Amino acid sequence: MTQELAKAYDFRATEQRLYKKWEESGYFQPSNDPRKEGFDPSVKPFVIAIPPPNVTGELHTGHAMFVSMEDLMIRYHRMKGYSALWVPGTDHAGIATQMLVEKALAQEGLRRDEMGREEFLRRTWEWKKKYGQRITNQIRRLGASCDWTRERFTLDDGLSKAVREAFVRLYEKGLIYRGPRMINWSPALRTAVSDLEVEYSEEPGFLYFFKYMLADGSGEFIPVATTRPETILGDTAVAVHPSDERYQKFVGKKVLVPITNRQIPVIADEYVTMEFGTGALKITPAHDPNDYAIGINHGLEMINILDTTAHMNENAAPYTGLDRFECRKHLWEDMRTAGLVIKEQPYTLNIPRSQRGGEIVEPMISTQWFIKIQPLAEKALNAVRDGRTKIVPERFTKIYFNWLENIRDWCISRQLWWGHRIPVWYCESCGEVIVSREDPDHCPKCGSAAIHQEEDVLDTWFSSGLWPFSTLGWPEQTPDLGYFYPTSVMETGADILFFWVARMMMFGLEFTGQVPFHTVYLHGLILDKDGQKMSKTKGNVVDPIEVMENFGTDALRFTLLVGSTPGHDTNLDIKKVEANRNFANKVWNAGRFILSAIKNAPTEAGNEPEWTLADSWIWAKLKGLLRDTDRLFKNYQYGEAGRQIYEFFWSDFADWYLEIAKIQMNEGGDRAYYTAMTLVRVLDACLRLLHPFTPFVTEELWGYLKEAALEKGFKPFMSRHPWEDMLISAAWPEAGNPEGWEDEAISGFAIVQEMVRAIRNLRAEKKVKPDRKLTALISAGTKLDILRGQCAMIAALASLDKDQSRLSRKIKADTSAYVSIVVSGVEIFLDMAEKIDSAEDLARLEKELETINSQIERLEKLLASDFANKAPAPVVDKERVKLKEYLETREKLKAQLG
RNA sequence: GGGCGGUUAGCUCAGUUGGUUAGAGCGUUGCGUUGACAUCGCAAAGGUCGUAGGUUCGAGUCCUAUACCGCCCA
Repeated sequence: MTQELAKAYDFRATEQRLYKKWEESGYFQPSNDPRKEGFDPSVKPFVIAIPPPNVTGELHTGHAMFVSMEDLMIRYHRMKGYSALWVPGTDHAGIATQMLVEKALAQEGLRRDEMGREEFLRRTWEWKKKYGQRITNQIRRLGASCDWTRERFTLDDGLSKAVREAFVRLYEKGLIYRGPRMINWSPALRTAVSDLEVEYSEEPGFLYFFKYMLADGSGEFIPVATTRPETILGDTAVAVHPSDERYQKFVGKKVLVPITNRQIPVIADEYVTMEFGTGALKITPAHDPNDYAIGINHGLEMINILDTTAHMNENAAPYTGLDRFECRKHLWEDMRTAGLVIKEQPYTLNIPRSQRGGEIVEPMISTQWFIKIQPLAEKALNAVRDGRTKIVPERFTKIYFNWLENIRDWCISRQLWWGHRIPVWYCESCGEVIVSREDPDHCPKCGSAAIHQEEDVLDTWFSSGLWPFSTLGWPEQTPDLGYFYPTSVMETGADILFFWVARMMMFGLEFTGQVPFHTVYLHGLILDKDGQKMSKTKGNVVDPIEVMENFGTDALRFTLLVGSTPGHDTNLDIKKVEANRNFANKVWNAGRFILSAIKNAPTEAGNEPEWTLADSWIWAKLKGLLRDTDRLFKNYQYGEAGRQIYEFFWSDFADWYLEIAKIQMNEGGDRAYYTAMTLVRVLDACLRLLHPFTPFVTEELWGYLKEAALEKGFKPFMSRHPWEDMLISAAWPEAGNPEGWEDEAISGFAIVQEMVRAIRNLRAEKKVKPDRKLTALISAGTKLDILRGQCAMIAALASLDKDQSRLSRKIKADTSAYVSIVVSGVEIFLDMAEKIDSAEDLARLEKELETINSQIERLEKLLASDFANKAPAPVVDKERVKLKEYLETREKLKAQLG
């Protein structure tokens, strides 16, 4: 029994129900599963590891983008017959989560230092348990067909084991070391951060000029400029260019550090730019990366003047305890008093800020853990160079190379508590450093039980780097790992190419010997409708949940998928979402009509089918669409594929074929039967094509379609196959080869369309009431054979009086009282009282003739040129046919005018 | 300083082996509502494809230069 469908597609009543059904029926699990009986290793898998969102995060448009895109890929390949697996999971996001929990604790008046590591971690896990499902539920809401039975979390036992194994292996290979190096320090978070986590912003500031007095009491000085006066306290040299005549005489002498009067040397180094500032550079090796390099070269002392919160330490006496910016003010004033200040000059600074908190990051020397990255980077480079992994769009390949070729050692330790604690123990008795897969309880060297573990945890990206294989069970050789690894596509944002993709490549190759994925597909940022980055301060953030609530998930997905091209940023305009909600509704209503057509169709046909021009046309167009979308899908041109499907569905199928189907259904009998059959098969194919884009409306409608079709014995698009259980697992429609009749059907129908449009156009121009049927006399000329069977259709589509109208090769009746149009070489004479102003009609026809003439002129010129000799024959023929058509039309126009 | 992307209709954008007077959505204008859909239909207006050269029978598409906007790296 078919129930009455709602007049508009009701996504609210549909989405959650279908999602639940898909998941409960096991469709999200791979069709060929090494964990289950009957596993066939010869079936090709298609695997995506989800870019794990922050476990405590909330859905934003970036998530919506990658979920839509990956779900599209997964659903497409599932329908293509691959054993599709999308591994979901979340990331512990060390810094972000720790900040969040600390903030929440602060509300209770608690501080993590006071509660201690263990208690803090307990509270953080509690937090994770409470909010950890939020993001995954939001991802479900987007229709994500992930295999939730395989969901992972970067801090779960298996992945922690993987992290530990990876660390130990790298350490044993000598690729991990610990030592004091210049790193970026976040004073707010009190941890080291990697180079990638620092952003530079141009901000107004000052260049401060002051005197470095010679220590010999001569009263001479070297003028020096700095942007950061407080670092003067950590200066251990003044450097000048060796060939700078102004300062050569000072090289080798000593100068006095202002206020503290510490003596430091004047050195010569070619690094100094003579033209910048005063040409003399103060050197603070412990607080500037460039000065650090000079300090190493010259063996300078390194004086750290800051504590972990960027307050001045005891080395900065008498400013100890002051905040760095307070110190700057005080010191500068004291220097002014001491007569050491020359001037201040406005200057634009390049300020390093933490990507997280936004506070100014301090370059500092700190003892941290590093990965010697060169050997890993080499492997990652080679894998892309030799094509084992392909990056889409290709231009990112160069960016990837450039980064890896200039890579610096990766600081992997973080002074946080939430994360994978570094598996290193120190023996308090003999100083042995123990790196172990299992927690040790004594020193293996001296046997002492007085050992303690490293306090630091690992950078979150360390565990993310293992994600494509750790989620499949590595380091265990699990059946999943054996079958599903390497994964197929890594789909993610172009902005984390370095952070994540490059690191997965390095780790994948290092630990598994294989690339982690054969393709990297990068999408751009999601911006607001004006192309601005979304931000809370600007107030232009689009909340995907809200969008889904208002317009449905399919509308949001379709907007993101169709509105984007690989690697390019996408502007998300809510008006587009609205338009796509309308599309979902259009599909729904076309479906409603087709369901009623099926119901009204005869139960069986009496004879073999006699296809109409319209039947052949829509079928030919569909086959063309299938071929095009197939090509586009293979080239990752999903957006373009979606646009073409949209275009076909709305402009060809709904606007034309459905209207014609109404006429053909009214004929009854076999005509109605075969029309219904065509409707079923074209709709079926469209729903299959659309399913990866808009899974909900297509699944829902397809269920009704299948039910109705089965009642009448109609087969699906690929008639040899039976109807599948659900659309999600249905076969992808294949185009098949052209059979030779297609082009003719398309060009023939194009004439009909042009005629109908011309008549409608004229009616609109003449303001003929829509319900008034006009009589048309049509001289079809050479098109008679094509048009012979199409009269009823043209009449219906153009509101003609079917009984009075006539079609022949050449109309013999007197047409002088008719309004005429010529299109595609076909003359149409319309009987309308509006022909009161024959001058107006004459003008219209003359204008028409004029354009035709210019076309003919253009084509004749073209065909007389080298074009005819050098262009490929089919291209030339196409133009010849056009010319012939125009000539025909011109003859008729001339006859009418003359 | 180096690299990348963009510049196409009023707005936001498509246009991937170069094929011959450029497409969509939104917006605008006119007409239209008794059965698929007003979340709609029909019709229309609207573009020298940033600029200047070049290659080619043919350039929005390829090459060179240049302007402006944006991003990445240093």
